Amino acid sequence: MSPKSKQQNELIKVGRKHEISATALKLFAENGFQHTTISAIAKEAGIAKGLLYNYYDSKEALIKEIIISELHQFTNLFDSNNDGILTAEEFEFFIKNTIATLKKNPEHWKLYFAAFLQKDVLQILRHELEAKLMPQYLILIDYYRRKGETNPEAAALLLTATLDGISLNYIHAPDAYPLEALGELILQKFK
Amino acid sequence: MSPKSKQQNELIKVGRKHEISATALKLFAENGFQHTTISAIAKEAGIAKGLLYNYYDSKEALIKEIIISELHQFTNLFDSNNDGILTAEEFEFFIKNTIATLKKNPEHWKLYFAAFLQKDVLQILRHELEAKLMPQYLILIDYYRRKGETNPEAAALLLTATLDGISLNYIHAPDAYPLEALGELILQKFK
Amino acid sequence: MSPKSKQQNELIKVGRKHEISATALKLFAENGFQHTTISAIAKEAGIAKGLLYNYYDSKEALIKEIIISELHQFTNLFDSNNDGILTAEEFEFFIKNTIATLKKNPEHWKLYFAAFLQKDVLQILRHELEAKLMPQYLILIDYYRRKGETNPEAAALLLTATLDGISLNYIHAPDAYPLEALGELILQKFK
Amino acid sequence: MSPKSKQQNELIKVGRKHEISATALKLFAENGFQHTTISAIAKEAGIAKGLLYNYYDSKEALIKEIIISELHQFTNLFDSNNDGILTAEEFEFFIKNTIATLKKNPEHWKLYFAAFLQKDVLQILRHELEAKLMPQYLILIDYYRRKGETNPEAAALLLTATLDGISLNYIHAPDAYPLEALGELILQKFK
DNA sequence: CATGAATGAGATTTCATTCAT
DNA sequence: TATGAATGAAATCTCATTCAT
Repeated sequence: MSPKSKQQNELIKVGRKHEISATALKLFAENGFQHTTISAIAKEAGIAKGLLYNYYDSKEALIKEIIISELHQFTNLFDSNNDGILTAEEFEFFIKNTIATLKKNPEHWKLYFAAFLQKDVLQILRHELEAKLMPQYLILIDYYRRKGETNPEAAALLLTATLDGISLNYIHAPDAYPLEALGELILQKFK
Repeated sequence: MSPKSKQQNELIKVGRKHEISATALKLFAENGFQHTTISAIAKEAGIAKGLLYNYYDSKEALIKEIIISELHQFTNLFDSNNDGILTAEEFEFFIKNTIATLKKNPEHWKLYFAAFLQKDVLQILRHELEAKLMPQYLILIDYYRRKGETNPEAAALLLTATLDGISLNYIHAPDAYPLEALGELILQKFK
Repeated sequence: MSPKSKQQNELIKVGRKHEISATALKLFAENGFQHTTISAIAKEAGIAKGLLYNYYDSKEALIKEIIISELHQFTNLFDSNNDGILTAEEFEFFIKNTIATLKKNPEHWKLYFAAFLQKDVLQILRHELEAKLMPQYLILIDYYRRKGETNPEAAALLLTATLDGISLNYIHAPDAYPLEALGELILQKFK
Repeated sequence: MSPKSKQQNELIKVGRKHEISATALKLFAENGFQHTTISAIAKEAGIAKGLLYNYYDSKEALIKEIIISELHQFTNLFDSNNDGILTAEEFEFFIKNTIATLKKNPEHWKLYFAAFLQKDVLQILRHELEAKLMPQYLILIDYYRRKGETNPEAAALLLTATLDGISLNYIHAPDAYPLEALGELILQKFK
């Protein structure tokens, strides 16, 4: 008799939205952005096409929201509450942790990288990303300075680039890639 | 008024084909795969749409040929005297040349990386890619083995990953990125 | 906590219905039929979409009811004492009242004219319209016959057409249009 | 062997465009804007839907271009090359000519009126329309001034409105409407 | 009576590809 | 070889209407 309560509706909406984005994410990872249609997403999510537009204004908006939300999660990985001084021990932990994270969900990382190459998406998040990553970067520079590196900035950038490159290569052929061995080697060369 | 000779026609054909791929590359880099239409490529190249199909069987084929050709240019940098043995000198030359190539046309590389993340594109290129890169990979492994590395395979992969990572980072902010300094550092750590 | 009486419910219903039609009228006038959605009407009226369908069977029905009701208001202006005989005094009153009505809400009339040009809307209203307007048309003819006009039918049609034309012109530029002066002139020429 | 010449293509294009707009015009008149779909226009014109978009950017653009082009034709009816003095004889000719024009193509006039009620379309042509109609209006005012009317501006506006109103009424029921009789009456009352 | 999430038919639009010339 | 009008399949998007609650 009576309509659904506001809380009920809110629950439904949040659930649906998450359902849609999860489905879309899955299909993007499976088939790529280009070949993932709204129809396919709706079908896979078990809803009518039209409903999707109750939650996202357009396909473009859907893709962007998903990527942005993924990148948000990504940037949160780098939130640290340490004292600003990186010890050799912490360095080792950082590297191993990065590798473990990578191993846990390669598909997500593929999306991150795809996102990095989407000009407009990146634009939106650039400031946020920089704000998140800058402290880490500064700590790394300090680490290398204390170690007596001639060009600590370059050293920090090199480590970052190496980790990016490993990630990129790993997500392409997760099964065959010797992540751990590379982790060891990084510690040898970069610690 | 005499008909063009076969050689002349061949020349025109090769030139035309290059013109098309260069135009396509430019537009892909500017607007992304998705938003670059065959019409736009033909218009920008100053030819009719139909003619494009005399040179490339499909849009897919066009994209793939461009990427392969990019890759070709890159792989040719390696092991300049082709004797299968990489000397320290050649190694240095390879690194420096890679960096110079990167600097010369970041847009090309952006395309390359974007393609790398397009599942289907990669799938078809994988064999070709492997065939191209494998010899060089083997040469690198051999290089590190001769240098006495414990895990020469990992060392080769790490170098590759680092170069990829640098490329990826560089194409995002070409102006501020200290490519040369990183090149020096690579030589220090990886030669 | 006692349930609402039948009369109360009836009052709410009538009020609600009027609220909806007023809102719809406003939005139709602002954005045109085509670009006014049921959702927008419901939102603007502060009710749920579903409730609107308790009052009107369809969007078409809503539009038609609005137009008919507009027309109703208009036709009631005519032949104020309903005796079937139009006096010169009543004629003057009719003209002045028409002009006053026009001035009061140009948007209503814009809708009315727009509707007039929508084939299907008109089709359905034609009978109803004729039934409403015919008596008044006959009264006008009678008026002109008594005045000794050679072609009283044409005279009646001409007056009708003139009033329509004035309305049409007025709603386009209400501010600059000398409605009153035209009213005077009509009385001079048509009374 | 050789492609179509530029002139040939130009001919095809102009012909097609005219074909499309004529078909659209016909269907608009038959079914109204609202109920005329791009599919229906394409089908009736015997072409693929897609082709329509080679000639018009969108349905909206198609509709507007047609209306604007119709209105252009309409404004051209009012191009006069007379001496600025309207004689009683010329007045009579003007009225009769207007009525004859109306009779020749009621469907077009219906579109004109529909156009007048499309806010944005009118906006585009307002200046042009005013420029075309103003001279006529001034000549009419002068005509009534010379005749000793107290308010010649109002008299001119009233005539204009009356003609508009007649047109509006006529296009609704062309068969039964006594156009000629009304023409005579106008001459009686307005000359 | 009241809600608004959900439907689904149908509209518009895009664009790689073909083909008559 | 070269053209670009034309195709048509498939995509995105809209919105009046329904219905479980």
